[in-house]
Amino acid sequence: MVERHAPPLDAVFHALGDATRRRMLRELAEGERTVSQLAAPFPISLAAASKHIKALEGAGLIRREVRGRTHLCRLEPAPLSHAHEWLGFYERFWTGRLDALERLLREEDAAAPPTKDGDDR
Amino acid sequence: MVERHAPPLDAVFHALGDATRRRMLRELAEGERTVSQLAAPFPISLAAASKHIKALEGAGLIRREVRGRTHLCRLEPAPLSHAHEWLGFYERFWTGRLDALERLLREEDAAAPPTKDGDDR
DNA sequence: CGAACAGTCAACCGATTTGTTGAATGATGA
DNA sequence: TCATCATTCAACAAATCGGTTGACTGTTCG
Repeated sequence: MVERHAPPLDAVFHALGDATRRRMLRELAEGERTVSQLAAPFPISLAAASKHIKALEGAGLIRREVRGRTHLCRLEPAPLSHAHEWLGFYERFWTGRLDALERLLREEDAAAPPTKDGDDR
Repeated sequence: MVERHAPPLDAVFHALGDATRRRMLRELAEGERTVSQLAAPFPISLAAASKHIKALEGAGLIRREVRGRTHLCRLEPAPLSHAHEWLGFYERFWTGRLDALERLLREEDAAAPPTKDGDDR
Protein backbone atom coordinates (compact mmCIF):
# COMPACT_ATOMS: atom_id res chain seq x y z
CA MET A 1 0.00 0.00 0.00
CA VAL A 2 2.99 2.21 0.48
CA GLU A 3 4.07 1.12 -3.00
CA ARG A 4 3.76 3.59 -5.80
CA HIS A 5 2.87 2.35 -9.26
CA ALA A 6 5.71 0.04 -10.04
CA PRO A 7 7.78 1.80 -12.69
CA PRO A 8 7.68 -0.33 -15.78
CA LEU A 9 10.88 -2.14 -16.56
CA ASP A 10 10.71 -0.49 -19.96
CA ALA A 11 11.26 2.96 -18.48
CA VAL A 12 13.93 1.75 -16.09
CA PHE A 13 16.06 0.02 -18.70
CA HIS A 14 15.50 2.83 -21.13
CA ALA A 15 16.71 5.33 -18.57
CA LEU A 16 19.78 3.19 -17.94
CA GLY A 17 20.50 3.00 -21.64
CA ASP A 18 22.19 6.38 -21.65
CA ALA A 19 25.66 6.99 -20.28
CA THR A 20 24.84 10.50 -19.11
CA ARG A 21 21.99 9.23 -16.98
CA ARG A 22 24.07 6.35 -15.64
CA ARG A 23 26.76 8.81 -14.59
CA MET A 24 24.16 10.90 -12.84
CA LEU A 25 23.05 7.87 -10.89
CA ARG A 26 26.64 7.16 -9.91
CA GLU A 27 26.93 10.69 -8.66
CA LEU A 28 23.73 10.33 -6.69
CA ALA A 29 25.13 7.20 -5.12
CA GLU A 30 27.44 9.50 -3.20
CA GLY A 31 24.70 11.73 -1.87
CA GLU A 32 21.99 14.20 -2.74
CA ARG A 33 22.64 16.56 -5.60
CA THR A 34 20.84 19.55 -7.03
CA VAL A 35 19.92 19.72 -10.69
CA SER A 36 22.79 22.10 -11.38
CA GLN A 37 25.23 19.88 -9.57
CA LEU A 38 24.10 16.89 -11.58
CA ALA A 39 24.35 18.85 -14.79
CA ALA A 40 27.77 20.35 -14.12
CA PRO A 41 30.00 17.51 -15.38
CA PHE A 42 28.35 17.39 -18.78
CA PRO A 43 28.92 19.57 -21.82
CA ILE A 44 25.21 20.04 -22.40
CA SER A 45 22.74 22.74 -21.59
CA LEU A 46 20.99 22.83 -18.27
CA ALA A 47 17.71 22.23 -20.06
CA ALA A 48 19.08 19.03 -21.59
CA ALA A 49 20.29 17.84 -18.22
CA SER A 50 16.91 18.67 -16.77
CA LYS A 51 15.33 16.36 -19.34
CA HIS A 52 17.68 13.56 -18.35
CA ILE A 53 16.76 14.06 -14.74
CA LYS A 54 13.10 13.98 -15.62
CA ALA A 55 13.67 10.67 -17.41
CA LEU A 56 15.32 9.25 -14.29
CA GLU A 57 12.47 10.56 -12.19
CA GLY A 58 9.89 9.13 -14.58
CA ALA A 59 11.54 5.74 -14.26
CA GLY A 60 11.33 6.07 -10.49
CA LEU A 61 15.10 6.00 -10.19
CA ILE A 62 15.31 9.25 -8.31
CA ARG A 63 12.97 11.40 -6.34
CA ARG A 64 13.19 15.10 -5.93
CA GLU A 65 12.61 17.45 -3.04
CA VAL A 66 11.96 21.05 -4.01
CA ARG A 67 13.61 23.30 -1.50
CA GLY A 68 13.18 26.92 -2.29
CA ARG A 69 14.55 27.50 -5.72
CA THR A 70 16.73 24.40 -5.79
CA HIS A 71 15.67 20.83 -6.44
CA LEU A 72 17.38 18.20 -4.33
CA CYS A 73 17.61 14.80 -6.03
CA ARG A 74 18.27 11.53 -4.31
CA LEU A 75 18.60 7.99 -5.47
CA GLU A 76 15.54 5.77 -5.34
CA PRO A 77 16.87 2.23 -5.30
CA ALA A 78 13.73 0.14 -5.71
CA PRO A 79 13.60 0.10 -9.52
CA LEU A 80 17.30 -0.69 -9.66
CA SER A 81 16.57 -3.61 -7.42
CA HIS A 82 13.82 -4.78 -9.75
CA ALA A 83 16.08 -4.57 -12.76
CA HIS A 84 18.75 -6.41 -10.84
CA GLU A 85 16.28 -9.14 -10.00
CA TRP A 86 15.15 -9.38 -13.58
CA LEU A 87 18.71 -9.93 -14.68
CA GLY A 88 19.25 -12.34 -11.81
CA PHE A 89 16.94 -14.76 -13.57
CA TYR A 90 19.72 -15.38 -16.07
CA GLU A 91 22.41 -15.82 -13.46
CA ARG A 92 22.58 -19.54 -14.02
CA PHE A 93 23.70 -18.91 -17.58
CA TRP A 94 26.86 -17.13 -16.60
CA THR A 95 27.73 -19.02 -13.46
CA GLY A 96 29.32 -22.24 -14.48
CA ARG A 97 26.92 -24.27 -12.40
CA LEU A 98 24.21 -26.15 -14.26
CA ASP A 99 21.65 -27.12 -11.68
CA ALA A 100 18.81 -29.56 -12.00
CA LEU A 101 16.31 -26.92 -13.03
CA GLU A 102 18.36 -25.71 -15.90
CA ARG A 103 19.11 -29.19 -17.14
CA LEU A 104 15.42 -29.89 -16.99
CA LEU A 105 14.54 -26.79 -18.99
CA ARG A 106 17.08 -27.49 -21.66
CA GLU A 107 16.04 -31.10 -22.16
CA GLU A 108 12.38 -30.28 -22.08
CA ASP A 109 13.05 -27.77 -24.80
CA ALA A 110 14.65 -30.27 -27.08
CA ALA A 111 11.48 -32.36 -27.03
CA ALA A 112 8.39 -30.30 -26.13
CA PRO A 113 6.56 -27.31 -27.60
CA PRO A 114 6.79 -23.95 -25.88
CA THR A 115 4.98 -23.66 -22.56
CA LYS A 116 3.01 -20.53 -23.46
CA ASP A 117 3.78 -18.90 -20.18
CA GLY A 118 3.41 -15.40 -21.59
CA ASP A 119 5.28 -13.20 -19.16
CA ASP A 120 7.48 -10.36 -20.25
CA ARG A 121 8.85 -9.64 -16.81
CA MET B 1 42.15 -13.26 -25.54
CA VAL B 2 39.04 -15.25 -26.00
CA GLU B 3 36.98 -12.14 -25.15
CA ARG B 4 35.18 -10.37 -27.92
CA HIS B 5 34.74 -6.60 -27.94
CA ALA B 6 32.81 -5.90 -24.78
CA PRO B 7 29.36 -4.74 -25.87
CA PRO B 8 28.77 -1.26 -24.54
CA LEU B 9 26.37 -1.00 -21.64
CA ASP B 10 24.44 1.53 -23.68
CA ALA B 11 23.47 -1.07 -26.25
CA VAL B 12 22.72 -3.70 -23.64
CA PHE B 13 20.40 -1.55 -21.57
CA HIS B 14 18.82 -0.14 -24.67
CA ALA B 15 18.10 -3.63 -25.92
CA LEU B 16 16.57 -4.53 -22.57
CA GLY B 17 14.39 -1.44 -22.65
CA ASP B 18 11.83 -3.11 -24.85
CA ALA B 19 9.35 -5.69 -23.63
CA THR B 20 9.35 -7.57 -26.93
CA ARG B 21 13.08 -8.10 -26.74
CA ARG B 22 12.94 -9.05 -23.07
CA ARG B 23 10.33 -11.68 -23.89
CA MET B 24 12.54 -13.01 -26.63
CA LEU B 25 15.37 -13.37 -24.16
CA ARG B 26 13.08 -15.23 -21.78
CA GLU B 27 12.17 -17.55 -24.59
CA LEU B 28 15.82 -18.09 -25.40
CA ALA B 29 16.45 -18.95 -21.77
CA GLU B 30 14.59 -22.15 -22.49
CA GLY B 31 16.67 -23.12 -25.46
CA GLU B 32 17.67 -22.26 -28.99
CA ARG B 33 15.06 -20.70 -31.22
CA THR B 34 14.87 -19.80 -34.87
CA VAL B 35 13.96 -16.30 -35.99
CA SER B 36 10.46 -17.43 -36.91
CA GLN B 37 10.00 -19.14 -33.57
CA LEU B 38 11.07 -16.00 -31.74
CA ALA B 39 8.78 -13.87 -33.86
CA ALA B 40 5.72 -16.10 -33.54
CA PRO B 41 4.29 -14.83 -30.24
CA PHE B 42 4.22 -11.21 -31.38
CA PRO B 43 1.65 -9.39 -33.50
CA ILE B 44 4.32 -7.77 -35.64
CA SER B 45 5.77 -8.55 -39.03
CA LEU B 46 8.65 -10.96 -39.36
CA ALA B 47 10.79 -8.10 -40.60
CA ALA B 48 10.12 -6.16 -37.42
CA ALA B 49 10.99 -9.18 -35.30
CA SER B 50 14.14 -9.59 -37.33
CA LYS B 51 15.12 -6.06 -36.38
CA HIS B 52 14.56 -6.77 -32.70
CA ILE B 53 16.74 -9.83 -33.01
CA LYS B 54 19.43 -7.79 -34.70
CA ALA B 55 19.29 -5.35 -31.79
CA LEU B 56 19.79 -8.20 -29.34
CA GLU B 57 22.63 -9.52 -31.45
CA GLY B 58 24.21 -6.08 -31.70
CA ALA B 59 24.15 -5.82 -27.92
CA GLY B 60 25.89 -9.18 -27.73
CA LEU B 61 22.91 -10.69 -25.94
CA ILE B 62 22.45 -13.47 -28.42
CA ARG B 63 24.52 -15.12 -31.06
CA ARG B 64 23.26 -16.74 -34.17
CA GLU B 65 24.20 -19.84 -36.07
CA VAL B 66 23.09 -19.92 -39.67
CA ARG B 67 22.05 -23.41 -40.52
CA GLY B 68 20.86 -23.71 -44.03
CA ARG B 69 18.01 -21.34 -44.49
CA THR B 70 17.19 -21.03 -40.82
CA HIS B 71 19.01 -18.98 -38.21
CA LEU B 72 19.41 -20.56 -34.81
CA CYS B 73 19.64 -18.05 -31.97
CA ARG B 74 20.97 -18.76 -28.53
CA LEU B 75 21.42 -16.69 -25.43
CA GLU B 76 24.79 -15.06 -24.80
CA PRO B 77 24.90 -14.39 -21.08
CA ALA B 78 28.04 -12.29 -20.72
CA PRO B 79 26.48 -8.86 -21.32
CA LEU B 80 23.61 -9.72 -18.99
CA SER B 81 26.21 -10.50 -16.41
CA HIS B 82 27.87 -7.14 -16.96
CA ALA B 83 24.59 -5.32 -16.62
CA HIS B 84 23.86 -7.32 -13.48
CA GLU B 85 27.20 -6.33 -12.06
CA TRP B 86 26.63 -2.70 -12.92
CA LEU B 87 23.37 -2.76 -11.00
CA GLY B 88 25.03 -4.67 -8.20
CA PHE B 89 26.97 -1.54 -7.37
CA TYR B 90 23.75 -0.09 -5.98
CA GLU B 91 22.83 -3.15 -4.01
CA ARG B 92 23.72 -1.52 -0.72
CA PHE B 93 20.97 1.02 -1.32
CA TRP B 94 18.20 -1.51 -1.32
CA THR B 95 19.53 -3.99 1.19
CA GLY B 96 18.92 -2.64 4.66
CA ARG B 97 22.52 -3.05 5.63
CA LEU B 98 24.63 0.11 5.85
CA ASP B 99 28.25 -0.91 5.73
CA ALA B 100 31.26 1.20 6.58
CA LEU B 101 31.85 2.30 3.01
CA GLU B 102 28.41 3.66 2.58
CA ARG B 103 28.39 5.46 5.87
CA LEU B 104 31.67 7.04 4.88
CA LEU B 105 30.33 8.22 1.55
CA ARG B 106 27.19 9.68 3.03
CA GLU B 107 28.90 11.56 5.82
CA GLU B 108 31.56 12.92 3.54
CA ASP B 109 28.83 14.35 1.38
CA ALA B 110 26.85 15.86 4.21
CA ALA B 111 29.84 17.65 5.69
CA ALA B 112 31.87 18.91 2.75
CA PRO B 113 30.70 22.18 1.12
CA PRO B 114 29.11 24.58 3.67
CA THR B 115 31.26 27.12 5.50
CA LYS B 116 29.67 26.21 8.84
CA ASP B 117 27.16 28.90 8.02
CA GLY B 118 24.35 26.45 7.43
CA ASP B 119 22.69 24.66 4.59
CA ASP B 120 20.84 27.55 3.02
CA ARG B 121 22.71 27.80 -0.19
C1' DC C 1 12.15 46.86 -5.15
C1' DG C 2 14.82 44.78 -8.50
C1' DA C 3 18.70 41.96 -10.16
C1' DA C 4 20.55 37.50 -10.19
C1' DC C 5 19.83 32.73 -9.67
C1' DA C 6 17.70 27.72 -10.15
C1' DG C 7 15.09 25.41 -12.88
C1' DT C 8 11.36 24.33 -16.24
C1' DC C 9 8.77 24.96 -20.51
C1' DA C 10 7.91 25.40 -25.44
C1' DA C 11 9.32 25.26 -29.98
C1' DC C 12 12.30 23.49 -32.96
C1' DC C 13 16.02 20.36 -35.27
C1' DG C 14 18.24 16.24 -36.85
C1' DA C 15 19.01 11.45 -35.81
C1' DT C 16 17.27 7.16 -34.26
C1' DT C 17 13.56 3.78 -33.28
C1' DT C 18 9.85 0.89 -34.50
C1' DG C 19 6.82 -0.44 -37.41
C1' DT C 20 5.08 -1.24 -42.32
C1' DT C 21 5.23 -3.35 -47.25
C1' DG C 22 7.34 -5.38 -51.18
C1' DA C 23 11.28 -7.15 -53.42
C1' DA C 24 15.57 -9.88 -53.04
C1' DT C 25 18.53 -13.88 -51.50
C1' DG C 26 19.47 -18.33 -50.69
C1' DA C 27 18.30 -23.18 -49.18
C1' DT C 28 14.93 -27.02 -49.51
C1' DG C 29 12.67 -30.47 -51.58
C1' DA C 30 8.84 -32.58 -54.68
C1' DT D 1 13.83 -27.37 -62.31
C1' DC D 2 10.69 -24.69 -59.89
C1' DA D 3 7.79 -23.43 -56.22
C1' DT D 4 8.20 -22.65 -51.47
C1' DC D 5 10.23 -21.56 -47.21
C1' DA D 6 13.31 -18.62 -43.93
C1' DT D 7 15.10 -14.53 -43.63
C1' DT D 8 17.02 -10.11 -44.78
C1' DC D 9 17.03 -5.75 -47.28
C1' DA D 10 15.32 -1.27 -48.88
C1' DA D 11 12.30 2.42 -48.70
C1' DC D 12 9.10 4.71 -46.24
C1' DA D 13 6.23 6.88 -42.23
C1' DA D 14 5.31 8.12 -37.53
C1' DA D 15 6.99 8.57 -32.98
C1' DT D 16 10.56 9.35 -29.83
C1' DC D 17 15.12 11.05 -28.43
C1' DG D 18 18.63 14.19 -27.21
C1' DG D 19 20.08 18.37 -28.03
C1' DT D 20 19.53 23.55 -28.78
C1' DT D 21 17.78 28.45 -27.72
C1' DG D 22 14.83 31.82 -25.63
C1' DA D 23 11.15 32.95 -22.71
C1' DC D 24 9.12 32.14 -18.37
C1' DT D 25 8.26 31.15 -13.11
C1' DG D 26 9.55 31.43 -8.76
C1' DT D 27 13.23 32.31 -4.99
C1' DT D 28 16.89 34.69 -2.86
C1' DC D 29 19.15 38.67 -1.38
C1' DG D 30 21.63 43.38 -1.60
